[in-house]
Amino acid sequence: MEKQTTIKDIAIALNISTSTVSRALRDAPDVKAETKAAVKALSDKLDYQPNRLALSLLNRQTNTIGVIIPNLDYVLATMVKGIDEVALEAGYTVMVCQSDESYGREIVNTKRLLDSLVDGFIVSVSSETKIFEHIKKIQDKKIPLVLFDRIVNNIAAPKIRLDNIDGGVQATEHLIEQGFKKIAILAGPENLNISNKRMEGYLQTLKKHGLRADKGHIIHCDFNQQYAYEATKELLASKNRPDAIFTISDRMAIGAMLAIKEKGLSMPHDIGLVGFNNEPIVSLVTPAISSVEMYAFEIGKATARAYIEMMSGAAGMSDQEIIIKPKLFIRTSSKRR
Amino acid sequence: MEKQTTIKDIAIALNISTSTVSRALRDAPDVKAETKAAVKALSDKLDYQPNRLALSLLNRQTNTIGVIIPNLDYVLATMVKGIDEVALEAGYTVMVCQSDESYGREIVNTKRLLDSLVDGFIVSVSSETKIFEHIKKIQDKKIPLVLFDRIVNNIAAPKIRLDNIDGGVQATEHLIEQGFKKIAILAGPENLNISNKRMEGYLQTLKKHGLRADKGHIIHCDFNQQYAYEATKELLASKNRPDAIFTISDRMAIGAMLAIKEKGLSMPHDIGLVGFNNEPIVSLVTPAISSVEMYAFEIGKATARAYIEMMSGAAGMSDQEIIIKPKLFIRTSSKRR
DNA sequence: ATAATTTCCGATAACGTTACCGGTAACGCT
DNA sequence: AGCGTTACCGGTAACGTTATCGGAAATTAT
Repeated sequence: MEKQTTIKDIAIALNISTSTVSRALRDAPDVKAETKAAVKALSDKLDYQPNRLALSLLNRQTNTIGVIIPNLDYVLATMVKGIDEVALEAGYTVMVCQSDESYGREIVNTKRLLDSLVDGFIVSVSSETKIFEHIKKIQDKKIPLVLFDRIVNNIAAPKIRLDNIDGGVQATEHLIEQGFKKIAILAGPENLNISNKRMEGYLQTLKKHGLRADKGHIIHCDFNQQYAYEATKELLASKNRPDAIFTISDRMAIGAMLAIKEKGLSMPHDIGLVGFNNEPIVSLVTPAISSVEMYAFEIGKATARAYIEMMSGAAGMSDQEIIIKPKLFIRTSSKRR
Repeated sequence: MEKQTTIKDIAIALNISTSTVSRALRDAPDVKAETKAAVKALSDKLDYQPNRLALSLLNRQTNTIGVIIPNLDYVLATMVKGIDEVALEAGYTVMVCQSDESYGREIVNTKRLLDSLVDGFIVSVSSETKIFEHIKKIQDKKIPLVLFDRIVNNIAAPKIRLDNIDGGVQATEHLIEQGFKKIAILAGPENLNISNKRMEGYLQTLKKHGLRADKGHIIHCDFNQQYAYEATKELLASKNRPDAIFTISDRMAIGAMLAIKEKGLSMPHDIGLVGFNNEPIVSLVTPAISSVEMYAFEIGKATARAYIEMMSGAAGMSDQEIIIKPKLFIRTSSKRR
């Protein structure tokens, strides 16, 4: 860490004041062309870079966005990519912190980013988070906040998310249309908003078609493959065995698939399967699994755009909600007709 | 962005100087216990957080690490997770920038992070990068630098990487042992170090067993599924069709698999296949694909540890090279015996 | 009682930058 | 000649913090 060239170095070398150097570099009108030229020449030669820390301290803004996400799985990594792309373009730097689906680490991350490092937040809460004081604290400090994907309902902030209900509807409509009658759902943790909404779409659609969900066909399990595998094994062993399963993530769909195969059942003949996220993997397994595309990259970009708009002081942003429509991709695992 | 509580606010409220407040907060010995208590009580009440910008400006360090990676695919996301975990523990904040495999964006990212935002770099270069001036510039400024995974050979810095040659050896030995004779390789871009090393292991092993690689069996293609798919189609259509394929990434293995299936060939009977990375997906496709595990999480953690060690001024770090041993996981795609 | 030490605290400068105010010199105008 | 105007530049303060120095008051030692 060598000492950086500063404005002062240039000033001394040229025997002028730092004020003048500063003005010259910013092309202020009240500097002689000659002086400007000299300053610019020297600053190029010395490879002068303005010190962003000093600027940030002065302006009270860092041009840095704090992004807090639960993990870096396919969907979130894609969203982050979208955020990154738009933010970089607009001159912001992004700081990504993973909470690792842990409430405690989410708080630590928030604290860390809070102490004057970022001038705004983009947050997707962890599945473990049930208390939102740390998020509210951000707003108490009047720091801009945008929520995306895993949003929190009773917080007034711009929210960018998938139409999760519609995703549930599309998946369930499709399964019913294909002739499945006893459709189970593998949902996530009970407090996870996105999971509940997808389930809401599922329940709505069943009701619409005069079907009723068996209590034992609604399963909450942890958001991963292993739990889904075990839950499916139980489902398949139960008295009232479902003839289709809708999982609210593709990882869970994979888990379900493994359990189904192990049991020697065939898809879609014995049992139908629809996942969520449309990760590349689902079209590569056998049978290929139908899945709901959630346009993660688009959500990421929209999120960053909302953030930028908010920063530029656009009014009426606080309760704006941008909702992306999902789209079901139908594959072998659920296609009977 | 409300005005933060500062040390000055506390000083005025308590009618003491900022110096004393500063000392009290840091538990300096030369402050009356009484005063300390008062300061701490008030600082808690006002939710005082020291301004890291001011501190950084003063100490010339930000406790922030700039991480530059080519993308956020499974392997790199896992590595970043490892870096994150160790760095956070040690009190560092991590700034991740994706170059998106673009030389231009890598330079932009470097510049951005350089202007006093980070006090060190952890870099994995993009596959497009052939000129390393921007990396050397980091070192010219005497800023600590650690390279990982996709390292650059002629730069003196701590390097953490897989033993890529050994990975190539393990894969090739295995294929030969299983009776495959005409083993092709799908490598990455020609200037990509990790690709070349894996290929070197492949070539070494062929030679050791008295086999020769057909010129047409060494294919450089872009680091993704689609190219691998097309390259494999050509391979399979060629006069001297290989009886096994070793790909230097799992994405490429998947591409190869699709082409093989499309051609109606069976694995491992007609053709063997071994991938690299051991991503979860390879055990889920049919047939499950053998793959070389590279312990990405471990590499990430080791990288962060090397960084921390370097920052603490440990001598002789500049040319240290930490090499992680890979391990082949054998699955259906290559197991004939 | 005086000197010496300790205890506690405040003032100042510094990190790098810019906004603001003010000042000098040169020029043009009457 | 005297005035105002313009062009150009420097000084200072400020952002929030801490290190350093020095000094007053209180305590201890002689």
